[in-house]
Amino acid sequence: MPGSRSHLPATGDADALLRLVAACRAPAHLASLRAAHARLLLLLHPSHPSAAPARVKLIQAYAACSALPAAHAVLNSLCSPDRGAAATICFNVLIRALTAASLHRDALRLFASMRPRGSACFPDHYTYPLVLKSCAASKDLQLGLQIHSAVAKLGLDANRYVAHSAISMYARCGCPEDAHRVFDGMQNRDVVSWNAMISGFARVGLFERAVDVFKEFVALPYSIPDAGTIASILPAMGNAKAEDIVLVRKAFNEMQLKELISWNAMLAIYANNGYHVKAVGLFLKMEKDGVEPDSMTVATVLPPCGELSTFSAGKRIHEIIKKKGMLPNLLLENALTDMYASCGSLKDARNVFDSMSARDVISWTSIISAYGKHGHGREAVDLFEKMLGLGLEPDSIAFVAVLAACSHAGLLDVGKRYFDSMTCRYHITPKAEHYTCMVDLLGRAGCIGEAYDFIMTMPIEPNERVWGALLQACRIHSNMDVGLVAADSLFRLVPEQTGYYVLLSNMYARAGRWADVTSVRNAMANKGIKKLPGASIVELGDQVHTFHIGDRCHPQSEMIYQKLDELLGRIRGMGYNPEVDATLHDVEEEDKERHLSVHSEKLAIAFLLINTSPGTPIRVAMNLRTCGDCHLAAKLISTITSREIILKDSNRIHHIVQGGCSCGDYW
DNA sequence: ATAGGGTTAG
Repeated sequence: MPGSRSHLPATGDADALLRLVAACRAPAHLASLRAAHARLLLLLHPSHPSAAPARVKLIQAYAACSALPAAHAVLNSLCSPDRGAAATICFNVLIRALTAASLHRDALRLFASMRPRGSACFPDHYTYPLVLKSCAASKDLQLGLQIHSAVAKLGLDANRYVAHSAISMYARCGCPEDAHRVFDGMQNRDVVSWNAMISGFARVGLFERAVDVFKEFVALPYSIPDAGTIASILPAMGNAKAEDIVLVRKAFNEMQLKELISWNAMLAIYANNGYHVKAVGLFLKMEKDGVEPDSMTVATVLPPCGELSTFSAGKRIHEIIKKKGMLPNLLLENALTDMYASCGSLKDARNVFDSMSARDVISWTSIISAYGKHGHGREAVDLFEKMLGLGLEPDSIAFVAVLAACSHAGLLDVGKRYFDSMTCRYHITPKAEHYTCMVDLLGRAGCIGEAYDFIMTMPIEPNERVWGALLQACRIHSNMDVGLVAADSLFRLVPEQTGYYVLLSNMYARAGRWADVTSVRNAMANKGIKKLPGASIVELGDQVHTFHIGDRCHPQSEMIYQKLDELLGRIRGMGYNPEVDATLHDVEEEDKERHLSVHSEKLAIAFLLINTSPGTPIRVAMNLRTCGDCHLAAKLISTITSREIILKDSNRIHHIVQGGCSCGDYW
């Protein structure tokens, strides 16, 4: 009978249409979605059992196609107040679509509109987690409290999903203790309960408590941390204890299913704590295990590549980024610019920067600091001016970059002007980094007195880097009087920081203050654990090699020392005399020289000379400032071997070609 | 047919 066909719809057709609807996930599919929607209206009578699920699918599809008004329209077509449960689901789905699009205010508005609609449409245990999350995202504690008390009245607070979103809401609204109360009151906790609590403490800065909860969790007999656990603890691991990082790594290792986010979080923990070798190593392991990186992975691992100057790894990551079609992506392009600059390839950094379709202050800061680190202060200043010309507002870090560029290139007046404009014109309160740049700039330009006065008039307490910059300047300009003041301040301020040890003890030794020399030594012996050992790092193939002073543990040790002997012998004939002054006073003259000759930079250079073919540039990354002796030796070695040597130290990059360094020996 | 925790650049 022809007339009855429309009342007995062919469910097969409807199913096919619903599959089509579900496949519409992008704005480009909107036309077919509308067509399918129209057909469905003809096919499915509102009372048909498939009509409710169809509505849900339509709302989801319209939301996925960024057609939120259409999704709303589907919801509004639900007018009869008697289909309570089905209506609630539709509301839930649309609220979910809104939260997914970060439209939290809209989600909360829609939630508020549920009640007057009709007695049968109640928010349920699916709705509350969504709206509590929106409260958290919009930091609406008032509404969050209201909703949580409504939840309690309904007895829904026993639901884990609800409890977890309540924990998160309280923490993100600045009430971590209330979050903890909810967590404490939970009868049955699962891994997400713990994650919610860890993250709750971590994201409000209660790092120790976050770590304590993490430890308590992993110590439970049958706990199984997941990717969310690693990601939750991440913000609390900014300045983490080594043993805590080991604990996190252990949890990571024991995870049977390593989701991408856990790799990314583990990488970030290494990267944020200066474990650059481990970060790059973990990335290499990802590649080996066939884990496909995403843009977060590469954004996280590029800075460690820069730190280590692992140019090949960095270039390979750039290839991955291009191959996966991740560009254009401002974040990644900024990270790439910085990585290349940090690896000593100003050309590649500039290429990335030039190829960008949009640039923000971070992009400009990256390229300015790139030129600055290479000693090209003029270019850095020109780029800074160009940025200003484009109407971009420099921030605190942009000023650090340009001030550092001025100090690296000795642009005294320009630097002073920028410092003044930062405070007067841009109303940026200078921080310790800015003061350090200025002291460095003044001091190394020879204005020691002015640098000292500058410190004295600083509105904030000068830290060890500020005094350290002054001490450096005093060493360069042999200013004993101010140097001793700086040394005293440093020793008082950070007796445990042995990075300044050599500078300090030299200053005291030159002044004949042997008792103070002894104090420095003792302080170091007592608290010597904090000593940052000088290390030089090089990349060979996909391996990272680390060298320490006098290191003999490398398998090629024998050859390296032979090569070094040969090199030092040859450059000695060219006027190289070990600068004994840079080392400790009470070591025998001959020992001093031997000490200098086995500095990690020299070992690293010899190692690469042995293992790379002629003409290959030598890249070495060092975690301290390189000493004058190594700098001179590197220049001469570059001449006799005809190799480019790119030596990055903790402060800047030395690009050495045929005996000349880009720093112009001003460093 | 729907819900919780969680990552990236100077």
